[in-house]
Amino acid sequence: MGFDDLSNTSLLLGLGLTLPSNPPHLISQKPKKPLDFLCFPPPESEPSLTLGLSTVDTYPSETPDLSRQPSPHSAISSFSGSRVKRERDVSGEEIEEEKASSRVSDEDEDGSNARKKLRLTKEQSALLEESFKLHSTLNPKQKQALASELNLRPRQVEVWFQNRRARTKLKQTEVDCEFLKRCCETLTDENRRLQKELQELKALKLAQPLFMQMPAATLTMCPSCERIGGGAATVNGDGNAKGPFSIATKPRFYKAFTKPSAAC
DNA sequence: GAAATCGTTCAAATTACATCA
DNA sequence: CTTGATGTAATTTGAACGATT
Repeated sequence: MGFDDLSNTSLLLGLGLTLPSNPPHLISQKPKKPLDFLCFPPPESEPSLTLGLSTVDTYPSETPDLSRQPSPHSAISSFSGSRVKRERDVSGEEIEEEKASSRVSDEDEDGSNARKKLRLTKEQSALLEESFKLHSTLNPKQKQALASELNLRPRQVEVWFQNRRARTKLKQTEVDCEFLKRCCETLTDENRRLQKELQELKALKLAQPLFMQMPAATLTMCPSCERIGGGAATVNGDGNAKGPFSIATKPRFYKAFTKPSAAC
C-alpha cells in the first residue's frame, strides 16, 4: 500500500461517514410507464432533484391512448384565454358542466368579468388530496370522474392538480436545499480538518533534517507510526511510487474533490 | 419517410382573490 | 375599518409529444 493510497483511504473514510452517498430524494426517478402512477408513493416522498433543469420526460406521462388523444373536452381542459371567454359554444358538454358547477358559473352569467376565486370545501379538498395521493396526475377519464364527484369543472380539477404538484415540488426543493446546505457544511468542516492535518504533516517533515538530504522520491513514511525511512521505491506504470510507504506524487485530496458525491 | 400542422398536456411563472392577524 | 401577509385558484406562456396530413 502506497502513501497516497493510505491517504485516500483515510480521506474517504472521513467523508464517508458523514452522509449517505446517494440520498434517494436527490435522484430523479419518475415513472415512464403511464400506469405506474397507480403504485406511486405519496408525492411528498417522491424523489426529485429540483434545483437543476427539469425536463418534461421526467414527469409521469399519462396513458398515451387516453391523455394524448384528441378529446371532445379539448376546448375545456387546455383553454387558457381571457376570463371573458370562459363560456364557449365549442361543446355542448362544456355548457352543461358550467351550469352544474353553479358556484362558479353564477357569477359568470351576470356578465361580470371579475375573476372569481373558488374556495374548495373541506370535503372537496379532502377528496382531491386523497386522489392526489393515489396518483399525482390524472388522465381525462379520471379527471372527468373526479370533477363529477366534486361537482366541479374538469378544468378546475386539472388546475388543482397542477397547483398541487407545484406545491409539492416547491416543498421538496426546500428540503433539498436544506440537505445541500448541511452537506456543504460537512464538507467545509472536513476540508478544514484535512488542511490542518496537511499542515501537521508538513511540519513533521521539516522536523526531520536527516531525511531532508535525501531525494524526495526515495523518502518513505509510515502514515500510522510517522517514521520515515529511505527505501527502494519503485515506480509503477501510473507514475506512482511503490514501496512500503512513499511520498504521494499527487495531491492527497485528489479523490475527495473529484468525487464530491461521496460526501453526500 | 420527412416535414408541417394541430391538439393536448404539462411545468413554470405570474396574477388576483379570499382570508386572517 | 384598514392593511399587509399568506394561501391558493386561476391564467399565461412556452415546450414537448402524438396524431394527422
